[in-house]
Amino acid sequence: MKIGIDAYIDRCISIRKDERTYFHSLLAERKVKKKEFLLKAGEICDWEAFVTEGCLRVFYMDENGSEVNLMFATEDWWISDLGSKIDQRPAELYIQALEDCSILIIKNKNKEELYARVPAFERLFRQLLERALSALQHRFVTTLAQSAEQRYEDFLKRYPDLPKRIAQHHIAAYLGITPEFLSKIRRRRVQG
Amino acid sequence: MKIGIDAYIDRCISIRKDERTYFHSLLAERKVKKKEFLLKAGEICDWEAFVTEGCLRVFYMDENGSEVNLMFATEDWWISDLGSKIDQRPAELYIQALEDCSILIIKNKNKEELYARVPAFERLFRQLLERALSALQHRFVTTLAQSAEQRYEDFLKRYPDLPKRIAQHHIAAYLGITPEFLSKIRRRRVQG
DNA sequence: CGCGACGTTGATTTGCCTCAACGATTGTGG
DNA sequence: CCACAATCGTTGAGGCAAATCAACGTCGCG
Repeated sequence: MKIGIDAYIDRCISIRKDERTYFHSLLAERKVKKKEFLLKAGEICDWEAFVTEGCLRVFYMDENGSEVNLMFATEDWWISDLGSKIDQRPAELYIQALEDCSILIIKNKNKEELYARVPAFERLFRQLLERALSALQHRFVTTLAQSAEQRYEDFLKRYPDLPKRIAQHHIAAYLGITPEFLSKIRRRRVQG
Repeated sequence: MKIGIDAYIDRCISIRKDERTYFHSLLAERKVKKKEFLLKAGEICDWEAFVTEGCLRVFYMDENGSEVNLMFATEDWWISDLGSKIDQRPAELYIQALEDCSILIIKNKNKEELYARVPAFERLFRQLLERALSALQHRFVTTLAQSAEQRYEDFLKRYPDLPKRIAQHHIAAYLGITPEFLSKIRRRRVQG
């Protein structure tokens, strides 16, 4: 049997049939209904998840209750709270479904075992992390250097399909601005 | 021979003596004078460097010439432009010495060979990347959620020794604010 | 010694936020 | 299937955090 995640794996590394079977045995499928939380701040996160269907958001909430969206995860994205996962301390992030989702969950313990038994996966995730870090570095410096309007333009260019799936105010929380201000940016764009 | 980087390695993985010797053979020592650039935007970055002495900054410069400091790297930090390194495209970051520095450079080709011959290093860097990504995620969301004054407090708490080594205006560029505004924050702090 | 880089201060401006109000859309229970 | 509530996007008035611009004293370095 070949499932959705295999195409993703094959793009990066090559593994034997028995290794793939073993890998599959470590994954647990799970459905997440729209608005349901996969993780809440304060919980311990002992897993990572691969999105096969749907869309989730990873966000931070400050003491006043205002939210910042760290990322949107659609098909083929991995999600977790890394800080919580690494040191087994309370999560500082929330993960919530924006649509009905299908995900594959791998527990820490199984992932460690996977690394030991099939070292190619250590390579896969090392490369994944390099790209994720590089992308976040880019986002960080441009967020500090550019205006909200420029950031919105960049967002549309980089993720042209997301606005169809995601509410406006979530995009605002991704850009680090209020929904009201995003609305005003959008008006300026169409008018001139 | 045991050099500075070994203590760092030993904290994460255990390797044999011959593996350590081999690892050393892949490193090239280099001195970087204060204000000298190790990398400029537009160049191709085909290496990573480990700081054994001194302090450098990694920064982004936008089209208007204003700078954002992505990180300060002191003893035991790794630095590179990951985006450029991964895809061999022009760097978008600058790396510049803030003090006279000693660094150890490992070229991409050698690093790939190292991963193949001593898989423990792939584990080392995978873990390093996980921590770096988690830390930057934290910094990103708190930067968007908090005021400049709160960010400055957090910076002082997390890096109490850095202000002694680094000019004020570089800290401002790290926080994403102007030197003038950091000066005003500091006045408010001491006065009340 | 003299110059340039640095930190500070003040006046003014601006990008974005807050709060409040309003239609439009969505969703939901009866 | 409808009625109503809740959520969402928009608009405007006013406010605040931080930027900009300009001026000045100090320090370190050539």
